[in-house]
Amino acid sequence: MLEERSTTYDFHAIESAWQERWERDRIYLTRDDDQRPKYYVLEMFPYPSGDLHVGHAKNYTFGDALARMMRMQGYNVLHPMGWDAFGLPAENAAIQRGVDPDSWTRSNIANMQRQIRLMGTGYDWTREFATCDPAYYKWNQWLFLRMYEKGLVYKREAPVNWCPVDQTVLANEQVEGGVCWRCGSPVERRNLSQWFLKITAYADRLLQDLDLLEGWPERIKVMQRNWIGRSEGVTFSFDVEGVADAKISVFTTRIDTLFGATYVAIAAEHPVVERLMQAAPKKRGVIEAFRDSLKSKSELERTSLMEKTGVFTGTYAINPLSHEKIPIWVTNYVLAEYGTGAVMAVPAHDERDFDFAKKHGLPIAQVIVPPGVQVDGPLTEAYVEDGRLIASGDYTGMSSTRARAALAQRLEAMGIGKTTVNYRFRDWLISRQRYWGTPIPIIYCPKDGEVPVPDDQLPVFLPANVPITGQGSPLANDPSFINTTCPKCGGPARRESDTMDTFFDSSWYYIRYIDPHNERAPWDPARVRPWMPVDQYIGGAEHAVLHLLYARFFYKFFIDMGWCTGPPEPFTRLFNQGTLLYNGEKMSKSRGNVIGIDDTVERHGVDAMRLFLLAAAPAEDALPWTEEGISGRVRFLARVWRASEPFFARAKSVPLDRLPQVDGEAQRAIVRAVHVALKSGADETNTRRFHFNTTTARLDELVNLLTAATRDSRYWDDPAVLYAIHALPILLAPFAPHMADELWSRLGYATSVHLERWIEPDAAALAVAEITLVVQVNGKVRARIQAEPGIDEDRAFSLALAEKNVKDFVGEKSVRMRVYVQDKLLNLVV
RNA sequence: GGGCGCGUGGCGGAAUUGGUAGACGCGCUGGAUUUAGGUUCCAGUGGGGCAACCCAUCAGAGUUCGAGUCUCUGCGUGCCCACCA
Repeated sequence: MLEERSTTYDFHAIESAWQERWERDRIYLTRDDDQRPKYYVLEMFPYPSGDLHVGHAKNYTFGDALARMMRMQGYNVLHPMGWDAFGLPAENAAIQRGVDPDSWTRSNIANMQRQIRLMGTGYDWTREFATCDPAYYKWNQWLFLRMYEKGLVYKREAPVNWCPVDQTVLANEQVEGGVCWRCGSPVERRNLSQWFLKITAYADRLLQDLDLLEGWPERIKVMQRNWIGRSEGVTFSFDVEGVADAKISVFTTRIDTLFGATYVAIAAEHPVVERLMQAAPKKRGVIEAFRDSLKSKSELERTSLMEKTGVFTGTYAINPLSHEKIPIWVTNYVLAEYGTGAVMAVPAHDERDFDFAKKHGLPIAQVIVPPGVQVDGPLTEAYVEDGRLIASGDYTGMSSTRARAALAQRLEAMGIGKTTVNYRFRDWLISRQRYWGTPIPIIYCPKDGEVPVPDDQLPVFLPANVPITGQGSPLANDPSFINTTCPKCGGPARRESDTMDTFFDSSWYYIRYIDPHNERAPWDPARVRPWMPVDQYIGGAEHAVLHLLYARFFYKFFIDMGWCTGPPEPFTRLFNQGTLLYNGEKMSKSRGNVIGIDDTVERHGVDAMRLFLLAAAPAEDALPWTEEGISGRVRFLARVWRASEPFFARAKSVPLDRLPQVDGEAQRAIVRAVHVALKSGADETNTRRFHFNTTTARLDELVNLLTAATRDSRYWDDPAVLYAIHALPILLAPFAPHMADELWSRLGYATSVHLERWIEPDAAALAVAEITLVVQVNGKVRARIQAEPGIDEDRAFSLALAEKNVKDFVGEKSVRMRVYVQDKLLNLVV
């Protein structure tokens, strides 16, 4: 008997009504005094750049579904949101369009906040903050000063990365392939006096503690390891022939190749070059010309596609063990910033040295041979593996491993070398010659020098109404900001005009959410203790060596200060979102292929958008956006509505904490489908796999069953159907929260479905009356037999042999072996 | 060049511990309902064959009673680092 349906699912009305009601009833507020176990889930906070597109929606939807799922699993969930609000785009808008960075940022925040709410996300907005709030950046300054006191902040003149377009220096982590990470222009190298954070002091802990991070993608850990780039070796020095006061210190991981060193290569910027030119003045001209030719090239040109070139200095180093005289060359391929800026060049056993030696006619002396191999003529390429030493004086015959230990000891005993550890990464340069950031709280006094701003004078406010022209640092050009008095002597002094890298702001924001309104400290350790670390952090892989490394560094500092306690890592698990693709490319504003959230919600509704983003693929995978795909989810929601509708007017209480009394296989199948879906959601959550695409597939199966059943009004009082219809809003709650609450309320429940618990999957409901036993002959499926669960092997065997197809394939042959997997499979080997 | 992943229908994907390959959705085909359909519902949809069956998870080999899953080789593809001594 088919019934006319009277209403349709009006998602516009329903979605906005529920969002208002959740807001009014404050159902997503998180309290500290909650007895349930805590769960802190956090998405990397966004930069307020303007409009959100559905690519952003993918991230927030996933985090929201995960948070809702954990809440329904009985956790006290902390799920906050805020704004990484300092940064260049605001300032560029000021330069280009004359708008005030603060108002530009605030209006973007307002719009993005509206859009994030529009997605039906369940954040605790009472904890919201923006890093450009003085109430927040005051604590940036305070943390900076504590680091300053501990010697973790220092100012130093060094060759640094300068972006000529953004008119500021950059950290090494912000130079990607020789170009600026923001604007893509080639980065230049300049010698400037800048503020650094001593992240290298934490190198070993940052490296070692990666092993604790079992819940992090291996790929991210590998990237961090490579970035930190620890290598063990020996640092020793060469004497320079005839120049008693010039020693050239080199670092090598292959001291076993020492007897094969045929020249010394040094960076053009190396300070010893000046001394060498004095010793061999005839060479000054060519060396200076060479150095200048490098200076005029950008970092990009210097590091990529560049041939190895160099000039002989006219001076010689003395090999400390063989006492051989080897030429010293200035080259373009030795980096001034790594190691000592000079290397012992061993062409036979290093590819770069081999290339260089070939090109410049330098000798190639083989001193390592593969184990069990005799020297058989000159090398055609560098042999870089370990082996056995030859032509190495007392060390000939040793293995590389033994020789490394022996030579290190020898050089140490001679007082010219020692075992050292080198890191590839550098201290973190945090000065920025820009306006829209946290002012660095330092004052320069002609009498007292560098003076930190006292705590009681914090924050150093970022002044408003400063002209921003793109020419020079805006703060440096603002006399009312720059001119101040010395906190020590009271005399006239100048403020530091640089602001902090915004990655400083994002290195501790996850703690501030726990105690967001604290005016006396960045946070109260007692309040933070129960919440940290973040249980699940969610964000893109692009921050692998930026934010994620910096935040780990800060957290270790906090632990050392006693401000945080417990495990040494801030993010227990890390989930990398996959990108959203459109027309085969990553959806992004810069590519101009974005689909807006407002438009999508207007046309299809929030729940349909959310379901599509969750159902189409696992969250870590890249996902192509399709209009057809979202239409499919609109149809799904319409089916849910149609199946549930007959029950709205007939609301009756259905206990969900126990299974309904049902008979008949069709009824049991419906109850089973409910519990299969419940189990899928619970499993994905409990294993922290969060592949909700499989859970939504189970919901499709359930709704397909219900669609068929509820078309016939005779089933409207069926206990299995009633049970399923009442369980459905709970199943939908994490994924389609508006539909879920609307159904729940129409079924007669007064409180929000989002305050309900996920129903525990029930083994009895999941049990099947009959199993399908697969019968294989020699590993190929030949029959499927229906049998009672728990069937024993002998009985399965006799049933199998009764199957015609099995008989045909066994034939005259005898069964040599049987493999039986309980309730699943029987394999007969003949 | 080095490191780390990944290759399953027309498409997104499922198969969590080696045990029915292709769940679920999209698309497509046919049918029903409708004045109409860009609605809804039903059925079909990896390839071959009339059929019994055979073939099929990038290609090839191996381990195993049994391989999408484990091992090796090759190919393709993606990401990260790219002179780090």
